Amino acid sequence: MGLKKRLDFGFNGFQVPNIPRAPRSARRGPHRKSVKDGQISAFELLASLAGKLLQESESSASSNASEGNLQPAFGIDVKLERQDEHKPLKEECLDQGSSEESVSLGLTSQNINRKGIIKEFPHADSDTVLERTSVITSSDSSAKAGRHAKSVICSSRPTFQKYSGKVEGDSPGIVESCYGNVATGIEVQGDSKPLETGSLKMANPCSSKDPTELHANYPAMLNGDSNVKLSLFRDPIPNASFSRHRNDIELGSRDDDEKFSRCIKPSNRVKVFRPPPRVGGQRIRKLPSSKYWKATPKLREFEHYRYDGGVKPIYHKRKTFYNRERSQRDTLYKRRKLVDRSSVVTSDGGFSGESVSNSPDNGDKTGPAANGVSASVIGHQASFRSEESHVKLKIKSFRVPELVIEVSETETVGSLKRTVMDAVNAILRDGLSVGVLVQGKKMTDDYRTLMQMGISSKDSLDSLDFMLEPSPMQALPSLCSGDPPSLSYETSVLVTRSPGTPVLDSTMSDVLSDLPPITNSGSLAETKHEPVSSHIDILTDKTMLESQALVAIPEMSMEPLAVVPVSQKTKRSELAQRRTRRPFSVSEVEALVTAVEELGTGRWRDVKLRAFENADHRTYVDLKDKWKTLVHTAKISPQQRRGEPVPQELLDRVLAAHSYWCQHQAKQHGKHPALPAF
DNA sequence: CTTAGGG
DNA sequence: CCCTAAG
Repeated sequence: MGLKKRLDFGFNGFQVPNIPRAPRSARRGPHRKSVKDGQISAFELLASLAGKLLQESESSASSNASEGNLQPAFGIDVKLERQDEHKPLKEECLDQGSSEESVSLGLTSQNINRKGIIKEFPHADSDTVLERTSVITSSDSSAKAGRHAKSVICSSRPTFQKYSGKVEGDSPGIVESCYGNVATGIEVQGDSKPLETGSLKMANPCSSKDPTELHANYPAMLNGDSNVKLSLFRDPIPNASFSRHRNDIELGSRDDDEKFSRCIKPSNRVKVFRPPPRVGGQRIRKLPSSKYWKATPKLREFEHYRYDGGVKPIYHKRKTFYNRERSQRDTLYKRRKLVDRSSVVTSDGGFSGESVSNSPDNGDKTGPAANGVSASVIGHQASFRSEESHVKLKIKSFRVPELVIEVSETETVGSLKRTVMDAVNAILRDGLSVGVLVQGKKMTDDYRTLMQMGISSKDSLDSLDFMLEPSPMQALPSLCSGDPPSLSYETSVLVTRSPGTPVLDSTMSDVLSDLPPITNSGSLAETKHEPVSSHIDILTDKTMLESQALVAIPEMSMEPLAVVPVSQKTKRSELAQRRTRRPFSVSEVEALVTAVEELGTGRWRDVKLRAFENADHRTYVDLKDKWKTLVHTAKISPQQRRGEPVPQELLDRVLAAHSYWCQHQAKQHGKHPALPAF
């Protein structure tokens, strides 16, 4: 009734044509596949480097971890061997001695420039600590899909061996991977000038590969050109207490959306999630030539009300809408899958590692090796300047935990490298926090000063360890109060471990999305596609004071940080990460109602296009669901309604439209769809 | 990919 | 919101 009336008044009987839709088959295109290849991975570089190093230092004393001082900051000991067919993989992992050949290699960030070109070989100076890792290749005839070669990378250190991770799958291999160099260095100094002495960087220009291997992909980590930096800063503070130190750990990517998408997208889809090109704020899209489109000339002229306030011609675009969101979600999905297949995990769910005390010669002094990648603190480097009460220490390296990788025997060396690289990236990017250990005991009191902890003397420094551990804050979304910004997943957010401390987001997207329509409609989308400056290391003093352990959440943090830790803690956030709830605003409801009045209840995609095109976080399913609830809401008494009250007027329209379209649905897609009454 | 519905 | 069967 009400609807009828509207029809009479609205646009003089302007009718929405009964738009025929192209047959699904016509809308569906074959899935193209593409292989984008040719990019060098860091590991390829490592490999080549390894070769040279092998030659150079083969004769030199067999490098031992304990002799790490002679090693580069980042290095792995690569061992290859043919595994006995029946020999359990685990054993292999533990059986370091059975290696037939080994290659030591190491890199520091200085060795390789961003383009992956080796600039200089690491010197065996006393500044570096070697991390040993072994790679064991074996064949496993019991593998389901034929023979598999297993490459196990694990630390040669005993403590490492309790952790095992694995990348497996029938067709493992990294579709797209990144290359990069990894080097870490953390230094805390008493200088009055904040000093960044080390950084862990990862440059991952992604390179896609075998299309069939997408599951071995680690979307989260595959930000092209990502940067991971670990650094500790210190502010000039008179009384030199650690609590005042500014510790920044930055793990993030600086990608723009394009790069990001390029990296995370499984390569069996050519689609590139690039923001639709725009002109004058409008995305440009080729109009399909289907009848569907041709049948809507009028509508094209028609300007529709959008919840976002934008008045724009409709039916100007189509599939691009969900791309961004989809890509994000796909990523999540893929990663879930990945995890489900036990891709790369550490057995204890942590970034297993060993905590090495700075005492160069006591390997047994390892503390809580079970909890994370640990850092080596170089004792002699840690000097204590008593007069200034400053504690100076240098973390030479963080150990890469054990990784177990399984790939097909037919896998290329390159893909193996990428697999490994991805595994490493996964660990490094997966949200880490730093733990401080004193004599093997984890220090959880972030407020106490070093002096109070009695770790200001050189002796005590010897027992000071750092370790990387899975971030307890991986459920980033929950940190974003209220309505998390739609951008947060591409934003680097620094948070502290202390509950209640401020969370700083580098974008104002949330604000934007809730701004009045006009601001929102065009600009938001635009904004979103800008390379978000993700390296925000703004931390309030308060934050600093409250925590020393900062967790850097990379762009993907909105999504579960998958792949590596499969511990209980992280698992939940990884697997279930629901989309953030975004209650519909009244304006959105109005837009929805209007659109449905026009289009009916069976064309949610069109509704989406018409009224929520710029609301990337609203999928047509969302709209459908919302309509469902609206109908329900309209039927119940106002007292039973919850949430932001929807104007009765709108609910009336909902009811009217609902009944109207229900009727017409019965009549085979009503011939003259209703019209909105603006 | 879209729809339609149940969870 | 999520998940899925269907188309």
